[in-house]
Amino acid sequence: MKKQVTIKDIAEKLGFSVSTVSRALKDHPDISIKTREAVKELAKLLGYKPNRIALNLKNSKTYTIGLLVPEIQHYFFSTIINGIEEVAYENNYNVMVFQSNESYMREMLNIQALLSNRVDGVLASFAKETQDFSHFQQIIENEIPLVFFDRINKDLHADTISVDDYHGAFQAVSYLIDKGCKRIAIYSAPQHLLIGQNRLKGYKDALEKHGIPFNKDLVYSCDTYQDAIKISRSIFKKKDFPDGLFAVNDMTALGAMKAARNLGISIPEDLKVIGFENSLSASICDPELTTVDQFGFKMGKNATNILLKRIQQDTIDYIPEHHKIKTQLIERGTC
Amino acid sequence: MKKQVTIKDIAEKLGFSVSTVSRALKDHPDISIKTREAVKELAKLLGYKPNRIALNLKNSKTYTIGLLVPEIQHYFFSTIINGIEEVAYENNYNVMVFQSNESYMREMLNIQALLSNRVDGVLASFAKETQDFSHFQQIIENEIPLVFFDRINKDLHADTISVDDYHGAFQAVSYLIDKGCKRIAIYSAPQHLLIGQNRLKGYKDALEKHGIPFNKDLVYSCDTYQDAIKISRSIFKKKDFPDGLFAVNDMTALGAMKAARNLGISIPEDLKVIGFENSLSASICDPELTTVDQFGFKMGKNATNILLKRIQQDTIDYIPEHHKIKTQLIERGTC
DNA sequence: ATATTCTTTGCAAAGGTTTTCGGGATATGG
DNA sequence: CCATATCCCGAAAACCTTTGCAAAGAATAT
Repeated sequence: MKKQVTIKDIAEKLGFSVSTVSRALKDHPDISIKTREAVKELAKLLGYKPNRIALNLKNSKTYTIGLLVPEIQHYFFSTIINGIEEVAYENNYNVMVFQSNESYMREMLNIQALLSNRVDGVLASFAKETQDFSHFQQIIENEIPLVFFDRINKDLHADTISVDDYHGAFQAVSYLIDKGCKRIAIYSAPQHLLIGQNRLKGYKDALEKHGIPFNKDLVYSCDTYQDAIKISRSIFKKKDFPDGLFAVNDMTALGAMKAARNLGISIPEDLKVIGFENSLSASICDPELTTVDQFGFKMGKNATNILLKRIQQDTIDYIPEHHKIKTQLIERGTC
Repeated sequence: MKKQVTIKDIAEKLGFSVSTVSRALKDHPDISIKTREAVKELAKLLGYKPNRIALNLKNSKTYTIGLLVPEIQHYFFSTIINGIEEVAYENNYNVMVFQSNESYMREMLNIQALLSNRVDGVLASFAKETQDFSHFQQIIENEIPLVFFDRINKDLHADTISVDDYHGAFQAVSYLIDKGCKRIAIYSAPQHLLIGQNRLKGYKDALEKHGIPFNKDLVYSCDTYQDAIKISRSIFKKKDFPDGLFAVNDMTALGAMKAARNLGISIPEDLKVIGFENSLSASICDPELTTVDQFGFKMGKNATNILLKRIQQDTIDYIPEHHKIKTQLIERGTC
């Protein structure tokens, strides 16, 4: 690797000391205009760029935030990353990405990497597998600000920002009921995730409010496209299949739609479907999917703003905030 | 920010010098077993983690690769990033992401950030706007290995890896012809991008091979969902609208399908459509989209492997390789 | 007892930058 | 001519780790 030009090179060529060059470069008043200009000119000529690593070491600050995400490829997460990168860019921060692939082991190793890279702060959304949080605790013990997004844990000293799952679910299910559904199924995330709990609660409360008894046989654990196709196929073959479906995310809803189509069930006549996410696919399919927008981009931006605030505060002595992003029902053709 | 425990702390507590501690930690044979164990024990107790930044400075090596991408959110790119992260993770490298948002200005600034962060290598896919490549030249002048993926430029001293656009286009258009299409439109990327050129060439050659005259009125510049809807609407309203469409990517194809559906044109009877990408949406829509798989994940992996090879070679003295990823036609319902 | 070798440890420099402290030179005021 | 202020600049420490070289002490050989 080629040696970069340093402040020392400039100093030697000009016969000044490194301190003078350093000061000249940053317009320190102690330096005479003549030398300042000379230094700057040579610096430009030589293509001098301050060595960020040296600065990092000196200031023990890296202007880098670590990002831990289950799967980059997932539309919702890539939207969030987009928002994160946006704010980071505006504030001259860099982002280092790690994906856990939903694996607890890998998540732990990722955190170690984050730590040894001395990132200034961490944005994290943990894996579905994760039940033990000591690795996140480690981040906190190192006094590195941590913000959870989407998949959150309020028991740690960390800010959180998540979708208002309860409200979104309540809204969605109420909408289905308004449209005349009597037997509404829910495809839900695992119950050890807050997402799963809150959505189920919203679902239940909406039913209750409208005087529909809760039926636990209509609750399915299912959160991927493939699963949705498989499960839906078996459900829709029954005589008394549901007339409404609230799905944990768009892909699941779309899987169900596909299964329904294959079985000759027409949407929205025989079955009304509502998703959660408002992904690109939701407006592409036919009929277009009614869904709940989660505003991933906004979540990414907000999360990063909170994190940067914490980094600037420079103290661990704060009370974590817990934000919720209001969802919005997008009415389209599946209801 | 809390002060991390350093080698010096351990040394002072134990009454050794820092050099001894350093050597003990890395099992240097010069150190007696007794002190080695003592050092290691205390290190563990104190939760010592080597300061990567100090190492970076000393070795002028960061174990970080810089990634420049137009849009993280785009499915194809997020697939590639997935592959990149995969290989980087396996090799203990970190990846720093930057997105240009298709802006030339931002791309330049991103490159500056990459440079000042002293990344060990760069993976890049440039913005559509980009016509001048001096900022990439700058990377090369700093003797930092550079690998272009997807959107490539063979004029620079950089390895490239891209989709075999020519072959994919040829294959796709031939397939349309086999299915009986006579008037095949192409929605193409801008012609200053190699992608645009190669696909158009594949399109032309396929026509020629089958004895169909090339008609430049069937070539449209269009590469987003919104554009596709707009352009398609005007095209499909004409009496002599095409009977086949080869689209630059899946979203464009899906936009066209949506427009066709609204105008009562049935697919694949009146119009056959083929996409390029094999995104998730392609298998969700109805009918399912026949498309050309680009194997983004594989591209990401390969690109990273090449880059790591260059980094390890530790010399700028190599002849750049130009790889092509073979595409695969995925037959589904739109043809 | 002296010379030699081996084992174990410490010193110091290097990597690039910032910053505190202080010093030399010039100018100003008396 | 002396004291003081002003203006420029340099030395050195600090951030943390690695490593070549030197040195101290012990053990062995002569």
